[in-house]
Amino acid sequence: MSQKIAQVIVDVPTMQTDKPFSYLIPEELADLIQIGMRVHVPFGRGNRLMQGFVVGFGDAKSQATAGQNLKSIAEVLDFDPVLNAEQLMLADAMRETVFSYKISLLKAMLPNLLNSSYDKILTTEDAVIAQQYFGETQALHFSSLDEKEQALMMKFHREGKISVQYVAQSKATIKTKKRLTLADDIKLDELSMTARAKKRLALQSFLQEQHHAGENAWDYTTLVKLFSRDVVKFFVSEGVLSLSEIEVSRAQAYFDTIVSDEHKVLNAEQETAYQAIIDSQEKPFLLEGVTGSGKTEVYLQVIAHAIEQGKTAIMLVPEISLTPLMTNRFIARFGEHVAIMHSGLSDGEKYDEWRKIKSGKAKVVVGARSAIFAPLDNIGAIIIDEEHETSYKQDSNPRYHARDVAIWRAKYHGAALVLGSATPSLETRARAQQNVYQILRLTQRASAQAEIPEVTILDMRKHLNDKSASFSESLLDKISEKIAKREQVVLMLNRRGYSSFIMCRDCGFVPECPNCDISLTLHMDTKTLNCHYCGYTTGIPHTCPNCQSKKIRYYGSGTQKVEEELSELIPDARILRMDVDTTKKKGAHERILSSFGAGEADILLGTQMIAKGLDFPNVTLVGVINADTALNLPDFRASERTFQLLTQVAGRAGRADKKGEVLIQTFNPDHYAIRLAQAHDYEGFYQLEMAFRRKLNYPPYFYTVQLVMSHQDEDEVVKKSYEIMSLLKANLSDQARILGPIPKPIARTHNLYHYQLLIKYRFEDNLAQALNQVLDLTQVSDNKNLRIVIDNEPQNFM
DNA sequence: AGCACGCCGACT
DNA sequence: GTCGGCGTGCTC
Repeated sequence: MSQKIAQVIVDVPTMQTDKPFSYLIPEELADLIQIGMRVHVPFGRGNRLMQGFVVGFGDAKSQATAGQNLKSIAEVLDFDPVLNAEQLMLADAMRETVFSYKISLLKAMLPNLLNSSYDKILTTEDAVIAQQYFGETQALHFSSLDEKEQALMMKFHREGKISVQYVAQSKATIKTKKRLTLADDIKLDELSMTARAKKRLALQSFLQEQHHAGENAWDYTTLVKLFSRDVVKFFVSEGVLSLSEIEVSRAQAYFDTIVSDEHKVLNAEQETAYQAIIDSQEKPFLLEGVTGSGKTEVYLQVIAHAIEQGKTAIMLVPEISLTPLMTNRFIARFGEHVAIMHSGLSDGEKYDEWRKIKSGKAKVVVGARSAIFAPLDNIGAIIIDEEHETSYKQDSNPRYHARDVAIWRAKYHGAALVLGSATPSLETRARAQQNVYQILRLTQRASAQAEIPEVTILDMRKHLNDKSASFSESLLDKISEKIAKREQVVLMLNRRGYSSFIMCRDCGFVPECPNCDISLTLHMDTKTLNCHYCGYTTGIPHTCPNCQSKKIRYYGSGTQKVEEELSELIPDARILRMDVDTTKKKGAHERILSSFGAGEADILLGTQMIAKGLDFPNVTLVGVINADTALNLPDFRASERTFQLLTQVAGRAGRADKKGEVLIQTFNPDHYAIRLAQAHDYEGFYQLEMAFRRKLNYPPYFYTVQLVMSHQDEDEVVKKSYEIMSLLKANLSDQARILGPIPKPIARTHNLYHYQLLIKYRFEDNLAQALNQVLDLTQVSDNKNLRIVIDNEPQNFM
């Protein structure tokens, strides 16, 4: 008789184990086991228990397993599959483009709590050891021991003095609360108590009163607090009340305070966009709308339409935009059909939101990147707001881009996909040009009075201020003027590119790489300027190559320093600082914003995070302290990022009836990214930047793949990097360009040296195969300590 | 990853 | 001679 076997992907992320393993299904589990469930299986020589996912079935007669001694599944962890057929197919599809192990992809789709934790339980027959190390207890948990004890126990184990039992435990728990229901109201009235039992009598009359008012169930903890545990227990033991546990969701508090909200009337442009989106799901839409043009209202109505059709929807927003202000709009419109996936939630809360989605209770999922995996059925709409944000690409394994997953899922479900932005990524905008996406435009601000703010560029070379390195006189005067009028100011400090480049203070010249048109990065350790793309290296000049001035400065400045400077220059200004340091604590972000909104400060000083979606009617001045820093990063997207950021922050000024002003301080007043942001000219920027990308063979004209090699020994990693480059060259066509190998901007971390290669290509049939060969290299014993990361379409080069 | 097997140096 | 160091290879 042939027994059924299961194909299991085990929780060991390595190349050699990246395939299904076959396990016998014990008789008693045969009926309940399904594809997509989690199991515990014995793995390896030690038969240690390991979590795995069932991805298929087969039978023991098949060729692959014939004559093998198969092990059996130890335990099934789920009553229902945690992964559905769509997710398993999606994982297969993602493996083609995301160079990651299948187990990592599957785990990325589930809340953390569904990953088992592993431990070993030690027991002993040896009386001496028992007395000395075990004390009162029968068994020890290996993980609770310190390193020395662990080593000692392993020694005892080798000597056969203690036995080891492997355990794997699912961490998922369902939060419950105790509830009391009235079991017998006649008994309640007849309950006999002496007059001395005051508390019992009090509870009796309380219950009678409530019962007459129509109440039949009470929260256990509340009653215990009101009376006492013993009194409540007495009623339970008498059979008057019965105790039960009901499930509660950990993340429901936010529904209490929200006032519900109705559709707003769409203007003509919004209406056209909305109709186009609900009419056809043939291709994705790019919704290009200026700040304040009412993209969100279009999203809300598209989602409402999907729900009316009995479908569901996913709304992705960047992590930093996922504020209560933002999510409340969705809750106000869709009530408790909304699930919020937020990094601020605890693992338990995330698990509860996931279960709410899985059970079908949630129809709309609002969340950051990973919410794209939400296990919704029958999706009618997927929306990605601020589509250009790089945070949609995960920068650790598995390195997937939420936009790509969205495209796949929208196709699978026949759902409408909307990519929205005021400043679309060049990749997306170019696809719209190619008619892969359909472009929809919103050109007017939704509220008629809100005018587009006037943007002034301050040339810092002419506005050098003796009193301050960060502020020009013009900006300081403007700030004082606004404060005097009791209006508010937002100041943005661009912290990207901290201290990593040099610039001439007289002419604004920044040295660039002769091969790559990218600014050189300052390396203080080697006293050189390096190009992070092609590896070009030169010394630090003592005089400016452009104007021969000696005023060469190293650049970089922190918010804290700027805040100190500002409070010295304008002593009576009340300043709120918002950056990574002041927003570390949970809720700090909201606290700062609501305090500023309440007028408790005159100036909000912050980093990039203040550029996103704030809407304060009293803000009439936005100042950008250093527009340049991001421009000088060794990244071909530097101009694009700068343009996007400036456009976004400029949108923060003058959101209501007061006209807004924007002041941008820069040493590169003629740079096109700054000029075109000033003119609010996205299309102009797109055309110009595309020309550069074409000339230099960068995306969207070329695709990119980055390889990062890491090793403890620098000579070794250089040697291996060149070997890998030759391997790639041999396998790819002449059209592919390979840049590098060069050291990463941060060349050594965790005691490892990192080198990178960048492949630019248009059509390479052999690319995947060549990259797999590179991965195979890590399996050769000679390369034991070499780590290789393959990043398809990298977004960041730091 | 993590465990067993196995082949070499420093101790009884 | 043997204990235990960690390099090598495998896990249904």
